Amino acid sequence: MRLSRFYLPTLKETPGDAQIASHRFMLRAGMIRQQAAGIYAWLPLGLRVLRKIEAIVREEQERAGAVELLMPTIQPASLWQESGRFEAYGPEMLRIEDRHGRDMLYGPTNEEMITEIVRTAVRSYKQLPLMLYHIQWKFRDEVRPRFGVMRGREFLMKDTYSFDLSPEAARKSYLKMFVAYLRTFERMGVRAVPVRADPGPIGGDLSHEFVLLTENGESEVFLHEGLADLPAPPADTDFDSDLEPLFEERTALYARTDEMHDEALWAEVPEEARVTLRGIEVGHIFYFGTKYSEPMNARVQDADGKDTPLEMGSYGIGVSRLVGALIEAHSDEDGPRWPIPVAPFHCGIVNLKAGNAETDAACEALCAALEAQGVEVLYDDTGDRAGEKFARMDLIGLPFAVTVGPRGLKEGKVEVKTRSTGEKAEMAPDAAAAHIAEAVRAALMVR
RNA sequence: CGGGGCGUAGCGCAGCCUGGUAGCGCAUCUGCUUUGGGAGCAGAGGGUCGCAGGUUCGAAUCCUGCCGCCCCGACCA
Repeated sequence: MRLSRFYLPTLKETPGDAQIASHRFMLRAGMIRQQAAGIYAWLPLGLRVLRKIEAIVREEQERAGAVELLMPTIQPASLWQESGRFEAYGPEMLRIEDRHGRDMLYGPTNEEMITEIVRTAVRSYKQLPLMLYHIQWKFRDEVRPRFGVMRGREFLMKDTYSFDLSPEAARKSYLKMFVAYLRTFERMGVRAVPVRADPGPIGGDLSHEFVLLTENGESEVFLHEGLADLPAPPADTDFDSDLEPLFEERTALYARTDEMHDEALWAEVPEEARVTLRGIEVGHIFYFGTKYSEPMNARVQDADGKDTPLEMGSYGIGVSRLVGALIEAHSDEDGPRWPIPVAPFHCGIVNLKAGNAETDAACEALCAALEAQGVEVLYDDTGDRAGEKFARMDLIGLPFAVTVGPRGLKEGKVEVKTRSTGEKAEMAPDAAAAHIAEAVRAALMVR
């Protein structure tokens, strides 16, 4: 992609209402534009990151056996009246009236709708287990939206719903999602730690938040440091195998956010292993049994021919929130430092003298070589000044930037800058292309 | 929802207290000079001063109401 044909409205100065790093950079790098409090338009650069995150989430959901569908953003109130939540939800739910005076709402979540969808078609235990997910925009009329896309009112979310015959089977579904989540975040270049969350009215141990550990997250996290060092389960993990040992391993050590923090249990953690830091919740999974299937009459017949309400769980990932959260986890004073799997482009090319026959030719050859090897390139072919181009590259945070100028070309060299380390190296264009292509290939390999 | 603050050019801000021709920096456009980390000089364009009332000869400025946005707290994916 040529920058001259792309739409990248960057800002030199920070808009006044952006406080935290991710929000500032997203505005300055031309990723988003605010349209109202907590409501953002996604500009091309931001959208590319959003799509990358979505794709990883989708792949790992499929791997775990979930099947994608798509439910609407607008829902009829009648569904929510069945579950009793239309009255219970409060002002966070955006209520709408259509032209016929019917009560509608912009969905803050989809439990009711998915239950309605499943109850008419799923009549037998033989159709279970079932996991359905979708990635859709949601709206919660937060009293106080803040931190850009991290706490917006409109947000993109992946939510999965599991349906099983028994609590034991539902636990298996829960564990599948648990493993899928560990893998999902790891693939984005971050480690999200599962922490014990409020299980709600059902009780038990089946509710976890996945928290991305950052400098200045929204909540305080207390954990046994051994937990942060555990790598994600590998790609060849068999989701139909017994996942209990894996689950035990990941939940044995203490991990709580401030709201669930238990001083007595915390005291049992060896002092040298206690770590307290901040975190951003990027995923939440929980088992809620028959909370919706009961009132909404979603039942199947079991092997004995007995009508049984479905055992359900739901599993969310804040897709749009992750864009901001990933920046919080990976950035420096100049801008984000995108991990390769979620970077809007893998590599930038800076033509220091656009219009010059040699540099133009070298840049175009480099572009072609990289793109032929599957590297996504943003080629800065503009006539802007060098300093401006460098600053812009840093601001948009592409993992690699290749600088091509007449001076270097005389020596047959270009400069490759690795954004994550700040390291710069001079090499021949061919070598640069090979080096970057290899790094990208390695980073995108799913393990 | 409690407390605080802000709305003036695309962005960042000054002007308001003490009413009198709407300003600065960045960005944009033109020309010249520059060109390896957000250039220099000269010139130009761009504004319902959030909206509506009121006071006044005269309102960005004073008064009232409304709207929007931000920050702290409570709440939340």
